[in-house]
Amino acid sequence: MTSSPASDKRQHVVETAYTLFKRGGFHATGIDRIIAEADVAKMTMYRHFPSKDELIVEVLDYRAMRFDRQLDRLAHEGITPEQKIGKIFSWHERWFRSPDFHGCLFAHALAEFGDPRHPVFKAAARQKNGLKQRLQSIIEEVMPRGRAESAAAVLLMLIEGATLMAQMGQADTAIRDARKAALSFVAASRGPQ
Amino acid sequence: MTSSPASDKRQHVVETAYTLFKRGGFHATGIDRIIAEADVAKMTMYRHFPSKDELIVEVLDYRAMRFDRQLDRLAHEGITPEQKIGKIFSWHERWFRSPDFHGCLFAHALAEFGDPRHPVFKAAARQKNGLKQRLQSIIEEVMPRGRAESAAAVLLMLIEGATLMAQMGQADTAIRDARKAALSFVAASRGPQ
DNA sequence: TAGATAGTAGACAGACCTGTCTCATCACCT
DNA sequence: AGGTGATGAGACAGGTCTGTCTACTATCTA
Repeated sequence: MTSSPASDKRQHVVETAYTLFKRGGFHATGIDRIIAEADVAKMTMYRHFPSKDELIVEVLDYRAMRFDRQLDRLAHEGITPEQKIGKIFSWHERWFRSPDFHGCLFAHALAEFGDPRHPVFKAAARQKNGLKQRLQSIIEEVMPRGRAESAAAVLLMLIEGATLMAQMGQADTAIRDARKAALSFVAASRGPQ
Repeated sequence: MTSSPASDKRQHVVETAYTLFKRGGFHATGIDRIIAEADVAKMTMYRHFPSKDELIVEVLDYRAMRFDRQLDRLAHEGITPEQKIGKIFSWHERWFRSPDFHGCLFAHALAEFGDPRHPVFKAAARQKNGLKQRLQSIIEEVMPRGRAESAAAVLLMLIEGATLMAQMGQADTAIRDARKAALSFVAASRGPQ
């Protein structure tokens, strides 16, 4: 059973598609372009993915999984919630500065597939909700659940907003201001009342 | 010179295109669909707009202008900056609840036209930067310019983030949390240090 | 050795895309 | 009445899209 080389091609298509979708958007990136860039026959792609939409879902799930693993490792580090939040913002800072940063693929997916019943929309929403849940878990260590839920929403909004501003070329100020606001908001939610 | 009916057709195309782009995205919405829905001949559209891209820019500029007018009126109201911010969040709250809310068209434009040199990208970025500028003007009444710039960025990020969460069906909690965070952040930036 | 599995190359269908062109029509103004 | 300009209806070109099909090859396995 040559399961390894088989998965290799499949994975290679996913990763190539990721790069192209990120750069050019979902609708504007055609199948032909993907298979050409991945150097793979069309039938190879269609054997692994029944349709373009399902390839997109796969790409999103793959990226979500990678990010989730990072959050997993973070969760088990023996540092304070504030430090964890700080680390997440540092990740984003580095991401924003990377050579071909083009904004958040999940946000773009929500933009291009506006129907909430569409599988692509669902996959993107899944990631965002997952991140929110992670943030909530982190700050639940220092505040009650009710307040943590609201605070997590605020953190997520700051992150999403910063990502958008970064896409408009204001990465540095955006991440700095967002981090400051996030930490001061957590501090405020932590202490009183 | 029948300038009025001529502009009518043109404006009607812009507004129809707006509705369709909002609902279905830019690439996924074809010219044929737009002219069918607007009940207008194809040549009528192409006489007014040299290309689809320029129609998109026109749609964005039109919506940006409408929003800007609203902000203009707000600027001249004799209320506190905090009340102005509160009003802007109330507008968003109502918007999020409107029957066919599909997220921010400008953010979607940034997602679909990722090239910063593309006219559509520029038009969308223009609107976001304009809004940020407006927010900054509002809070400059109660804090020095330097701090106001950062605070305006934070407010914008919260608004953008809330819009994204609203698109995922969490409109109510998103706008509530964002407003609370925004006002508490302004309060913190206003007073000390 | 025979078969299963995965991949390659490319033609192909059918739909849709943007943008152009032609010709008829209609309203308005002089 | 005649001229002018905006519009309507639709054919058309040339390209691109997704997804299917066939025929061929390589590799691993029973």
